[in-house]
Amino acid sequence: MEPVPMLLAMTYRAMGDQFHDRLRQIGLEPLRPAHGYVFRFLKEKRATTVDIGQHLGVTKQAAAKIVNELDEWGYVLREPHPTDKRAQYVTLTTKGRDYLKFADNLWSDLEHEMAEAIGETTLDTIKTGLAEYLQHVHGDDQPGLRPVW
Amino acid sequence: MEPVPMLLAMTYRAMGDQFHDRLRQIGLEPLRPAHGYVFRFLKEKRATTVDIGQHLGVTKQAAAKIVNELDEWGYVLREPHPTDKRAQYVTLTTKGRDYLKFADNLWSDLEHEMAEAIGETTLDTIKTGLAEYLQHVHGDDQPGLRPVW
DNA sequence: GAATATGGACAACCAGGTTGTCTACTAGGG
DNA sequence: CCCTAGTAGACAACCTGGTTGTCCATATTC
Repeated sequence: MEPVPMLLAMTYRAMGDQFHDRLRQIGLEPLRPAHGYVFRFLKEKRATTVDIGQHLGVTKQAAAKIVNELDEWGYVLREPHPTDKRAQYVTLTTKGRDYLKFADNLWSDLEHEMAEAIGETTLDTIKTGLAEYLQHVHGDDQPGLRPVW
Repeated sequence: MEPVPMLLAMTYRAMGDQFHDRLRQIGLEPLRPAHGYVFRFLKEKRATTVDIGQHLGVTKQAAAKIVNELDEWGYVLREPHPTDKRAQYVTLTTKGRDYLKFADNLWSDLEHEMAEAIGETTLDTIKTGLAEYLQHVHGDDQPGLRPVW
């Protein structure tokens, strides 16, 4: 059996490829994974560019580039931070929320298909198992999201 | 619960980071993941640069760069292909095999610790579950190994 | 109020891929 | 047997998506 990291990488890529293909098939502009993760992050909490970089596991400069793109494309906008005059909150526009909603449906389809392929309980074990491992390794401060290659 | 791909990416990165840290801690030069995957691939079968690229999920040119590095560092060498005068087999040197052996031990340590953290049966379910999913999605032609970010 | 730390912008750089092209060789029909 | 189409590998140009380094303005701490 392949070592665990290889299985993780291959599965990650397999799912990502499918996601990407279907998105294009439907005609929706396929953003990069990072963009999607930013959307998901922003839905949960108000965040600055620095926060985003930390969440993704990249430098703030790299995060700034991503935010700039999303801004240009109309998915997010910046608004002044209420108390800190240096900082800006990045927030989702309606377009951004719509994209996220669509992508979420697609992901849920894919996950459902995975459940059909390997069984619901197996999938559930995988999810909770990985989550538990992450909790065990990193405690509450999450590791970077980006899988360094 | 986080969506599956995020869990995969985070776990992949978490394990990779630990691997990298320990390797450095011990004083061994930490190669990139790609190099390790090449070693593991070459242990299994004789392969050309093109084969390697396919296995990694990158172009042959990218694979050639990696092979060049490994050659310069003394981990692999090229030998003429017995029947095809264009091609070359890339093979592990002793240094390469030693590195692989060492890395394999380290991986097995990490996997063992994972088993302790989440339970052996859970880990087993994860491995077979992911393998089954990959089989279901891709049949026998493997997806690229590189997790596209 | 001085020293230190932080968010964000800008610039230079770099690593690790890609595409494109070329040559030598291989393989598969007419 | 030759002609055509395909392939391994080398080389070069380029691109993307990150990095480091620096700066300014503002916050925080003592």
